[in-house]
Amino acid sequence: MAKGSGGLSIDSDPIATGGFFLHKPTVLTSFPEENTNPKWKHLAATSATQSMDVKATRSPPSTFQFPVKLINTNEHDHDHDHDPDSSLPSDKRRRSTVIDEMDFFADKKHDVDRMTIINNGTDDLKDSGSPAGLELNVNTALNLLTTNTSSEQSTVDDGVSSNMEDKRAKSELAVLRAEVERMKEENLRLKDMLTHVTSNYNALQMDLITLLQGQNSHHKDEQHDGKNKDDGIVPRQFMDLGLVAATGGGDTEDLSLSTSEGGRRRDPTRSSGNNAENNNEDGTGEQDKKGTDQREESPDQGRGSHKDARFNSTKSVDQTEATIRKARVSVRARSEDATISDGCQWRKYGQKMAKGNPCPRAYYRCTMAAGCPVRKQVQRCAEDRTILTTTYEGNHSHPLPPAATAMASTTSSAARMLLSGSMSSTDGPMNSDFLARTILPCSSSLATISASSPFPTVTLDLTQNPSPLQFLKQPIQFQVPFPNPPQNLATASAAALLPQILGQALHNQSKSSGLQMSQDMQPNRLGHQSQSALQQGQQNSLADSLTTATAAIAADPNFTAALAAAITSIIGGAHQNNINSINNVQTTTSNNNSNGNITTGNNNSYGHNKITNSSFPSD
DNA sequence: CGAATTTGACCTGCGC
DNA sequence: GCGCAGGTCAAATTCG
Repeated sequence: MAKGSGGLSIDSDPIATGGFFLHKPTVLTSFPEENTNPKWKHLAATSATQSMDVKATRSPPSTFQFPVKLINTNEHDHDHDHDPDSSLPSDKRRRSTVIDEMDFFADKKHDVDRMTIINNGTDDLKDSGSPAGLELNVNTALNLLTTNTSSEQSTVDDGVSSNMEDKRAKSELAVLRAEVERMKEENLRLKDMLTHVTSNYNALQMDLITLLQGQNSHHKDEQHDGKNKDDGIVPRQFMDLGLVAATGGGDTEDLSLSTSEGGRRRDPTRSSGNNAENNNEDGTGEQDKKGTDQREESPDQGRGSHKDARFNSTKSVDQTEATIRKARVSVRARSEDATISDGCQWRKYGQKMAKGNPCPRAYYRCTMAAGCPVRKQVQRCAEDRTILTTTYEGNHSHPLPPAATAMASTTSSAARMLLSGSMSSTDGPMNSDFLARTILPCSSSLATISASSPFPTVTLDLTQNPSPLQFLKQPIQFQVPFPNPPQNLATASAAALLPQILGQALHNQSKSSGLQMSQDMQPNRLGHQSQSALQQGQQNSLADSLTTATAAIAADPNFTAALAAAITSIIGGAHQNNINSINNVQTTTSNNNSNGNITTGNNNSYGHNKITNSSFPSD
């Protein structure tokens, strides 16, 4: 086993007990083999292998589904004689129909279905007295009575139809046509809703960025302010690894440093050293050469601006900034492996025994780019050593693979909420319950805010199986017309919304609960929110549903890592143009397993976006 | 031999 | 000032 592969280097270490939970079950069998990184190739193979083990114990749904029942072709599963895929196992046939169902925005889908159900349509019509029956049989009726193909006519028109039957059929047809029209309208409405949700989220995100930038620039001199105005908005995004990467280095990196490293009150010299390290594009080598001298000089250099800011700023702003700097996002997940999968490459630089926990704490540094300030701490839970707690800190200063942006987006959303909450709660302690509910509204147990820890920390608990997971076990459908392509694949669309909906939910709930970003938010920044408020009701309903599903996904670490990776690759392509150029990403649930692994056909230019991690043990 | 991990030493902030 | 704990460094070690 190569150490370089991030193996279980701590053989006697409780952290490194082998195995895997969160990051390995992912199977991306359709990824192009363009990845030249031997580690990732190896890991892809390992993932495929280990996913088989997971399958035996866990069976997440193979589709991410949305509770809108428009067409239920499953009613006809029993009709094997007319099922073109009748030779397939029943589950595969079901998935085949599921794909048709998910594409309920397609205009001509009936043409496919009608051929498979034409012969049993009459019986269904007879039994379809209830509205539910209408829904269930909508295709049948349409197929039976509205089609003009010779083949269908020959099948239906057997020469024994009575006038009574014709009249009844016509009546049914009228009803069903009305129902179809209604559903078309509903589809359009859902499209609009989703468009609003997405655009509103983006707008709110920009609002927050603008706000943060404004607050940040409040501590900077006029020259920097002018620069930022000229250059446009420079996002200051907490743990939003991908987004930060999207904005490039430069100012963003400085901001990230000021938030995560430079301002750490307890470790000014280290952070200053990191500043020097990160400000030098040379990476760690330069800083290593300077050694102690660098540390001695750095306090003035690294802390100067913040020191001045403290003296020149109001108390509230100071507290806010301090909170921003120290915010962390922890992810608790069951893993027998040393680390969880976040898509990044990490190098272990230290290990320490922490008080109160017999398990050592491991320190990792992102090595995907020289000078990347992002670090993480990994420690097993003392009570349950199958639980791994990973704490992220800092912003990546480089583009990330889709697998990494997944975790980044998730933690980003949590961090944003923490940020938002802390900014508005400077007069009092944070309401941890509220924030927990906000981050994962369907289950407050999934997210907690630690007010006692030295740093404000959002903990996303993926170790519990909340009730919403039951939600995914139901054979319901999901398709969302994502405003940005690709949007045709249900799972991809749903998955792509995971971080966004999470973020949207954060904002929605924060607003509805009176948790405002800042009292001095400028009116023009609220423009999007005012507009969005008009659609709040609709959006909330949809957002709630999606957020529930999001939480359910997040509750299953196996599924989360796999799905979120594919997901965020789409988001990255849609919203983070300068991160990855992702085209024609196709993410579908695997038809060959039921363990939640995803099969992804990916033609994008980011050929190595297999879910992997250099910290994976090579076994 | 290069890359990554290991691990003891070191630094810093905080509480007493 | 001292001790503790958290965090980091860097030489030594390991491994393919």
